[in-house]
Amino acid sequence: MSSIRRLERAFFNRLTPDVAHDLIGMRLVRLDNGRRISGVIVEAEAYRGEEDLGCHAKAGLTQRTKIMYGEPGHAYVYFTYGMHWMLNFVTEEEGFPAAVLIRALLVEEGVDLIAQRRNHQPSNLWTNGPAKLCQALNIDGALNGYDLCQPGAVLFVESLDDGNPIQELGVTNTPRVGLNNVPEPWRSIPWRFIGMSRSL
DNA sequence: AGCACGATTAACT
DNA sequence: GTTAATCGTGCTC
Repeated sequence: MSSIRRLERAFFNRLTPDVAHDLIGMRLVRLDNGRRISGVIVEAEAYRGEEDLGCHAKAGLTQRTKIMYGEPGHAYVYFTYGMHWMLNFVTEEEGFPAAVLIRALLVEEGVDLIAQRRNHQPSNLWTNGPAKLCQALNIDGALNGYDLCQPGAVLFVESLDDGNPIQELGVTNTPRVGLNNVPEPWRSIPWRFIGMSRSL
């Protein structure tokens, strides 16, 4: 019988593709007015360094990218397409810009709140995209820079106490999504990780 | 100061 | 399959 614990900063202070891979099957938890909204992470992408031309850090240290240069284990939440928020976790040692984009969840807790926030769409469309899961979990720019590893955090990731994922999933990887104007090799580098149910 | 575009989504034909 | 929505960011002038 194992118990649940929150991921510590050391988990995030590692090579970014490894962190993205290992986040598959972990549970993302949002405390919204004391209520848990959560889901198992089933898709994530790695963005790593100023050399990665798919990564925002290609622009260097700016007002927007400074969070990625900071301490690992913080949230990097950015706004795009004039309407969407995206959730990332900062990775690797402080000073090196990198993050993992959370792209999809399997909803576990807070179904009623999510249905409401997602405008009562079909449940399979609730959190199957990076902007959708931010809407579902009430995540926006107010959480940019937020420390997921602080005591009493309202946003964090859970694992089993042995460090294993909450849900064991087979993990496949592919090129990242939405980088059609990004030069090779960055457009095709297989840094998108997808969890697949073993029992089909 | 102006501009092109974006780690997307929902609603179309 | 296509496209509008909508605005912050970074780049150029």
